[in-house]
Amino acid sequence: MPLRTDKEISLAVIKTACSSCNLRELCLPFGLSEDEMTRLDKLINVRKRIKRNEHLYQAGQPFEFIYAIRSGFFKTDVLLEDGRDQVTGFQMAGELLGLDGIGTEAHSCNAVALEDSEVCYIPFARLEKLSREVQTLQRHFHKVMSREIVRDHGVMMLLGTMRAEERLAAFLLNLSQRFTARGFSHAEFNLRMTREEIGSYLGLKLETVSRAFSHFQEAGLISVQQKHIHILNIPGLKEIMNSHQPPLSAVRAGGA
Amino acid sequence: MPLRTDKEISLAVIKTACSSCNLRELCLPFGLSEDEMTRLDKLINVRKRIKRNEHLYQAGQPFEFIYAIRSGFFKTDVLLEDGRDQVTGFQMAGELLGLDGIGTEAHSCNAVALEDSEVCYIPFARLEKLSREVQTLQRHFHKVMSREIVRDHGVMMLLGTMRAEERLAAFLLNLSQRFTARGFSHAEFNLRMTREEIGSYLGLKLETVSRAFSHFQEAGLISVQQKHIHILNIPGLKEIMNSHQPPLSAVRAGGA
DNA sequence: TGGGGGGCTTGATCTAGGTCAAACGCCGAT
DNA sequence: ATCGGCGTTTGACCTAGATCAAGCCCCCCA
Repeated sequence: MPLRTDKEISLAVIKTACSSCNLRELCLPFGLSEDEMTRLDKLINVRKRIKRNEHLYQAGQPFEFIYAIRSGFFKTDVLLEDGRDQVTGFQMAGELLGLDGIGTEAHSCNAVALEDSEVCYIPFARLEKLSREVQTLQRHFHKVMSREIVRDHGVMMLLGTMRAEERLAAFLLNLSQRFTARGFSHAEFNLRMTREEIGSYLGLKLETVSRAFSHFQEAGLISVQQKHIHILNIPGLKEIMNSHQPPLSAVRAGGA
Repeated sequence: MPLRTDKEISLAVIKTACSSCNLRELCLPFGLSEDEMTRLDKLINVRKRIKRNEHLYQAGQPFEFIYAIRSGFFKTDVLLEDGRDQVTGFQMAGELLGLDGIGTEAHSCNAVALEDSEVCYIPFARLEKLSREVQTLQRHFHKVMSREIVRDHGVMMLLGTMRAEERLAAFLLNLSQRFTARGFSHAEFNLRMTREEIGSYLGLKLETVSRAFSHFQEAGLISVQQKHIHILNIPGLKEIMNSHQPPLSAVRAGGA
């Protein structure tokens, strides 16, 4: 190793190391020993900054890496030829991107940064190799994939059975919970996405999202100032989320 | 090869063996060598018949196996406390069930047989062990999980952006394609599920499903006789599926 | 062989959310 | 500091699909 001039580089390496990353308990290294983590570190040679609105990958591109978000915020979406598109998820620090590409060896959706972000590139072939050698890593990786499936089932439930305000309440609670897990305020945060992107994710139009926000605010459940959200009443939101509103007629009939 | 007296036993073994299963090209053994397949066979000691309406597993049960469908037809669904439920998928021969359980080590949905079925029990811990030793198996298993994620994104797209008839067309085309892959007629088949189950999967009420079937029949795209479906015009269904109907006003305006 | 019941179809009506339109406000670029 | 434009809010109206209701069909079982 050369001298001096590499100070920068070794700092960069340390900075990249999983073992010193404050997301290690959320991210891929979860549950690994020091030694195992070092081996994982060795796979990850590339870390990049992705600017707001830049693509991390696009549908159709050959799959080679999965990506761990070190900082920032992404959305993934699927585009149909006819112009329809569906946001399939929002991802934040410590979460993995790119799992959709394994099956066909090409990405099946687009990943776009919603704010300036930083991403670790994990060469998938090498990750597979290491996870053949490190059982805890293998197990954890399988869990991550499985949880992604379960998460998607949750979204299907949301899209298939919930009303507009239930969906938005579920969305806010989910964000809040994920921010909390990262040590941020559970009650106050800035949305990184537009009303239209929220709507696409929730199967609603942006106007409906906006109206639901306004309604929550009138009800004192949250306060909204453009992208700034302050959650005032979590139990109230939970109630809305679970309020399987039966047809109104049932309420009318039951009212006697 | 043993002789005579083993004939019975080896027949039984052969019957269970992945290597002689006509689904091996669809199922987990895909791409394995003879030798590797034999090692996979050894994991799978249990094969059970599941009667129509019986549960293969239920949400909350501890996760231990993943299941390969040898024959038959299943649905998976998620139930909310408030009574809402969402069918998250229909599974047929050669497909795997139970991947939802890996993440939390407990199943997160229910799997119910929609007809008398036969299922191979694959102990997950042993599958992980083997896939640490057999790269092709590891790779294939990851692909299966990834494809499940991509499939779920497709359903999210369907639920989030498609109209009722587009959804049903997509559903029929998907079934047709999967039956074809299994050597059955792509044009004619019996639905194993009720209109209500289809509706739950597609985020529609059973009446809407029924009306859409009737409409497709009037349009000469299919013929329906209760559960018996005959697809008469696949391109026509594809057109409906992709017909991103813009608001009618746009059509009116464009008409000049 | 006839009765019962679940599943399906069809019609009439209602409504949540989509669509269209207008105006506002915030923010970044000049 | 001002301008322009995107993102958002809000209102008025419309429609796809839900809801409610009735009757039918088919299959299973006695």
